[in-house]
Parts: sequence; C-alpha cells; structure tokens
Amino acid sequence: METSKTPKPREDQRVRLTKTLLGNAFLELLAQKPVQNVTVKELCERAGVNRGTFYLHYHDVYHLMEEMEAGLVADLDRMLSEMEVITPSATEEATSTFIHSLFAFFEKNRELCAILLGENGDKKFLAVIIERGREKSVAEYRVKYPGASRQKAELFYHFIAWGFIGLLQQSLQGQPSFTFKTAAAAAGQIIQQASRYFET
Amino acid sequence: METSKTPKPREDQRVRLTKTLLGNAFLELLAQKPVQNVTVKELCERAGVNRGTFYLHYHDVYHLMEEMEAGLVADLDRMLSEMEVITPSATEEATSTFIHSLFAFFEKNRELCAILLGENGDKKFLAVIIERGREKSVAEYRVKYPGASRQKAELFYHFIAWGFIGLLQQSLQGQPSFTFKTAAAAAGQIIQQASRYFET
DNA sequence: AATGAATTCAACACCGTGTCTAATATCCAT
DNA sequence: ATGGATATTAGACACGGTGTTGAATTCATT
Repeated sequence: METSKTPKPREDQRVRLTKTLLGNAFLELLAQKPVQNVTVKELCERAGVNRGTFYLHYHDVYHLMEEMEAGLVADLDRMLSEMEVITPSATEEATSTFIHSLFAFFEKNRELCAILLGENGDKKFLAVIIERGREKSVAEYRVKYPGASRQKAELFYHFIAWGFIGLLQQSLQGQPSFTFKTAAAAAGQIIQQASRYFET
Repeated sequence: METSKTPKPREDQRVRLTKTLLGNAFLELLAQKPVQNVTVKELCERAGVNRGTFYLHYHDVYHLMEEMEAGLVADLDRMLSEMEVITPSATEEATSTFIHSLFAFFEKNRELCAILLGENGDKKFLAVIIERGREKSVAEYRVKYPGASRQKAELFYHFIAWGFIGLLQQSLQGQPSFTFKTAAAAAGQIIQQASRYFET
C-alpha cells in the first residue's frame, strides 16, 4: 500500500479560491476591529462569497482564525525541524543565527503575525508558539548546563521565551525604534547574559 | 471650595450591590468560557439582576470587563506609587523585594488576574500592565547605567517585563512546579544576570 | 415621611446566526 | 469532450440575543 495517510488529493480549486477570498477579507477586517466584532455576514459580503458557503467550511469566525493559525504553526514547525541539527555545544553564534532566523520567519508572515500577536490578538496562539519550542529548548539547556534541574530549565525557558516574544511583538507593531534587526540583536545579547542564571 | 474633582459621593448601595453581583457572576462565567461566549442574558440570570439594569451601567460585557481591569490597574498604580521611593542605587535586595511585592499583588488578586492573563485573556490588559511600568523603569535604568541609550533601556525593559509576566502567568495558571515563591525567585535571579546587558 | 433614583417587568423591533432546499456553476476523471 | 460528482448560490426559515423603551415599584438618602 502507498502512504495510507495524507494522500493529499489537493483541494478542489473552487474550495481553494473561496478559502483564499475569505482569508484575505478576514485579514482586512482584523486590521480594523477585534475578532469578536467580525461578523460572518460582513466577512462574506467583503469576500464576495455566499454566506452559506462559509458554513460549508467553517463553524464560525474563530474556526477560520484557528485554521490560519494552524497553517502558520505548521510552517514554523517545518522551519524548526529543518534546523534540527542538534547543537549540544551551541556556540554564541549558533544561538544568534537561530534567533535571527526566528525573527526572519515572523517578518515574512508579518501581516498575520502582527494581528495574532497584537492587541486583540489570540493569546492561545501565543501559548501554542511558546509551547512549540519548550521541549526542545529545555532539553538543549540541560545538555548545555548538566547541573541544572528540569525545573530550573523550565523557569528559564518561559522567561526567555516571553521576553523574546515581547520584543518581537514590539517590532511587529511597527515601533520605529524597534527594528527587526535591533530587536533581534538585543534579544540575542540579553539571552546570552541571562544564561548565567544557570551558573547560580 | 472643597476638592472640586472626585467629590466621591460614594455610589448608591443599590448600584454597588448590582455591580458586585454582576462582577461575581462574570468571574464565574469566565472560569467556564471565553468572554466572547458570555451573553448578557445568562450573566444577568446568574447574577439575579434584571437585564435592563445591566444596560443601565454597561454598554456590553466588554465594558464590564474593562471596568474590572481598570479597578485592578488602579490598585496596582497605588501600590507602585507607595513604593515610589526612588532607588537610584537600587541594591540587589531592593529589586528582589520589588519583584516579590509584584508577585504578592497578583497573588492577592489571583482569581481575576488568572483569567485576564490566561488563555482567552485580554491582551489589552497585558499591554496596559506593561506600559504602566515602562516609564519609571526605563528612567531607573538610565540612572543606574548612565552610559545606556534610551533605546537600549527600552529594549531591555520590554524583554524583562514580558519575561516577568510569562513566569507570573505560569504561576497563576497553577502549574505545580511554578510556585509563586520559586517563580519570583527565578525572575529576580534571571533579571539580575540579564542586567549585564548594559555592560555590553 | 417624602423625594429622588435605582430596579424591575414586559414588550418591542432589529439583526446576525445556523440550517435547509432547490437550482446553478464548476471541477475532475474517464 | 462528456459525464458524474461536488462546490457554490440564492432564498427562505425559525431561533435567540440585543439594545431600548415605558410604566410600575422598590429602596436609599435627607
């Protein structure tokens, strides 16, 4: 038998079209108002799609949003696994380029990410993003700093991850003094210094 | 004339009652479902308050939520101004106790904070909290590390603030390994190490 | 006790929702 | 290219929550 799962017959062209139309219209609306104020009616009108068609694919607006998030997370996972090259002896340069790659990823998907991470954003998305990097990062820390307890590594990771997202979020919101480059550089340096926490 | 502003005739007992009833019922519901699924109807039924009365005080559920947030922020501001004692030469202990105080504050208002900072929480609240501490903290950094540029201080603050909230949020969610004490201690140590960023 | 204000109750039109049907348009495989 | 399958459309429907109103009533304050 061939790959029993995910034969991926590639979605019908019509479906892809309507989904794209809905997605674009959704982004336009989210740039104006929070999700909870986006109505299926106006969304479909803007997209030029029949309201009934929407319900053929999604339960409600939140379902649509989740699907878009899922796509983004899938891309992120793909990127992370590509640089899976485990770095037990991660040099400062390695982590630096890693951080830069992350920033680049979010920069590439700027429009959606700015919305999901901005005010009116979805905190679940934030939680998922952070959870995605947790296991791998904690494992890496414990290799790098053998003396550290699991709890210590977890505490450190959460602090660092949130801090990272904080700078990233500021960049995405278009703060002029928070360029992607400067923010990424700062994140790298701060994290490096903070790592001394393990020598406590 | 007496204090022209905020004569504070103290709200009528009746409105205080209805507001507390609504507030409590709101918290109960928020523990079960996200805000966007809370309906005015069920909220009033649970609170034992007439639906018309609700509209006498609030536009919608979000208005109610904002008022509760505002109260919390006001308390926080009060607490911050009380320890206004500017610490140009802030010792490690001073910042440590400061962090501990912050954790204590959130612990005291645990129920509401856990909701506002948890999944389904309000990202605006997070933004407000962080903005509240920004100016003062940045100013303090620039006194402590005279060589640091404003931008550098801002970058550092955002990273630290988000990291702090990250640990706090984990504690509030009741992660067993993230006690308030351990989380506060970790935050203090990590921040202390990270401060070396200014010596870069 | 009297005044003023807050609450209640019922009713109202309005709007978005979610579902359904039949008709139409479009895709995909043969 | 033609077929059958499938997606989209248009319209209608009941349902439920919304936000507002008016009159009656309860309650707090003086």
